[in-house]
Amino acid sequence: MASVSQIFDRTVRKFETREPLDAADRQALYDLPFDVRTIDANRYIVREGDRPPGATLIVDGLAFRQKVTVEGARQILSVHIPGDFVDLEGSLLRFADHNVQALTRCEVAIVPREAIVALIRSRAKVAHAMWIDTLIDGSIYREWIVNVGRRSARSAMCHLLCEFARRLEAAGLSKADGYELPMSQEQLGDALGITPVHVNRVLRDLDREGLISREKRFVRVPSWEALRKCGGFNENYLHLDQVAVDQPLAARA
Amino acid sequence: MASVSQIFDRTVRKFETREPLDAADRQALYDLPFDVRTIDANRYIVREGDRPPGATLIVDGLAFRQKVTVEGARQILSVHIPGDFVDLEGSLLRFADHNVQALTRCEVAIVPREAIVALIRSRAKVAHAMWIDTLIDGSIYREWIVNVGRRSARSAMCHLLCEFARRLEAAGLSKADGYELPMSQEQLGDALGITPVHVNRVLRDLDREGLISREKRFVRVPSWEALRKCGGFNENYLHLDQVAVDQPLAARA
DNA sequence: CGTTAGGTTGACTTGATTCAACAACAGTGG
DNA sequence: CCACTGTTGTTGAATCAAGTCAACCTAACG
Repeated sequence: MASVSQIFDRTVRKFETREPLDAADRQALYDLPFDVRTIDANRYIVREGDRPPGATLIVDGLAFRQKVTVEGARQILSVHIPGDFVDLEGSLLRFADHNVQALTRCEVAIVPREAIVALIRSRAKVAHAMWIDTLIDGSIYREWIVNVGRRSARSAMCHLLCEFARRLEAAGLSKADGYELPMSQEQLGDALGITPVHVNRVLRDLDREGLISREKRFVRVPSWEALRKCGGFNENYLHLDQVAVDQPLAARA
Repeated sequence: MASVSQIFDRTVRKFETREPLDAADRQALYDLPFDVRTIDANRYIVREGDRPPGATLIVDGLAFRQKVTVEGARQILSVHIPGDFVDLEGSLLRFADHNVQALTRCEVAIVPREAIVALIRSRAKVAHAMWIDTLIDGSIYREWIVNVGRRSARSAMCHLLCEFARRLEAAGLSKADGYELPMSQEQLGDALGITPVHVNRVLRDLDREGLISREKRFVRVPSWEALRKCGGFNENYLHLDQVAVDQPLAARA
């Protein structure tokens, strides 16, 4: 359970890597009104078609975006970690075009739409940092299109495992030799556009060949290099080192 | 060949549907310095890893984003029409994480990065409109993930045909009963994550069953309703009616 | 005219799905 | 404490959608 003062810590830290903020910007973020809520795993945070009353910030736990076809097949679109706003779309667009669900039990802070809109109107740097964030989200979506469109199930799985590892590591949530995979095989299938049965077989094969070794959902990776190669993983698209482009790099040291 | 004064017309019009601009905002857009260039079909506009010298605006013709896996398979990520900036990423992020290619012969206007950055810093409403635009791009990427991940080739093709139709129509570039499909079957395959041979068979079957009828690349659609149903197409994700959310709708009439 | 890019079709192969059974495990309640 | 229930994971056998390979056709173009 995060204390009240820590609610926006991760978000502020993330935004500062996008755009240098001044004290007033930081304060505006910390001054945002919010309502903390705990959401059980698998419960919906946002539903397609809804106009959510505010923007939801993940404080603790993981969430994912998802869309269901008319035939009933679910496709997971992205996974989000603490510090991420999961439905800015809801405050800036007319309605949500997809669903957001809690992946694990989540603690979220709901910020009223008016407060988000006011923040954006008054603090240009914060708005800019948020914009950069949506650009990076877009970049990750593009890579996922490649993953489901052009990689074999095996290769796509390795790519996904690399992405999670890298993002969890950047957020300080993983060990060096592996990590607790927070998804069921069915959810992995929905992220990769394959069936859960096939997920199982792919993981089994990767395990047999020594690319990973599993204990329950903990995935140990003997050679990141080998996994990276199998997935054709290049982390550039995550833009983990993103800093504002019109500031000299030296000024940020 | 668009005349100089028309270069930014489509962009201004599009942005105004995102956020009400005032005269100074419009003027700032029209005052942007630019360099017009003609680019042959298939030539690269932006290359992955590059830091482009400016943002590229499509004035005439079509372009597409694309990424190539280590195995050499190409995945098309999006298609862009006149009025779209195709590489804002290049001005706001550190480097391009994907390629942009001309789909048809294109006329583009290249706006120096410094001018784009200055525009964003000085005209908050323009920046906001651009941000909304990247949110909508994100929404389209999400739908494409669903398309390649969870729809059959047949259904994905119908969906893509509906999307093009709707976007071309919204931009005033198509007839009611069909349109000139601007892509080769190989490119369609790269957009759907399937082989060109399979594209051919899917199109043949759709034609035989009367869902479409083809003359060269012109696609006639006897029943949009039927095509829509086959693709599970719901245009919400295009956010074609997007207007600023903190403005009363009546104020825009 | 030859050359090239795009489109078309058939025969065969394969990666992934489907269906079905069962094992492991957590939570629940008697 | 154990039976009951639901969820997740595992495996085999049969099937299918899409890929591969290869031939050939057509139109555009220098």
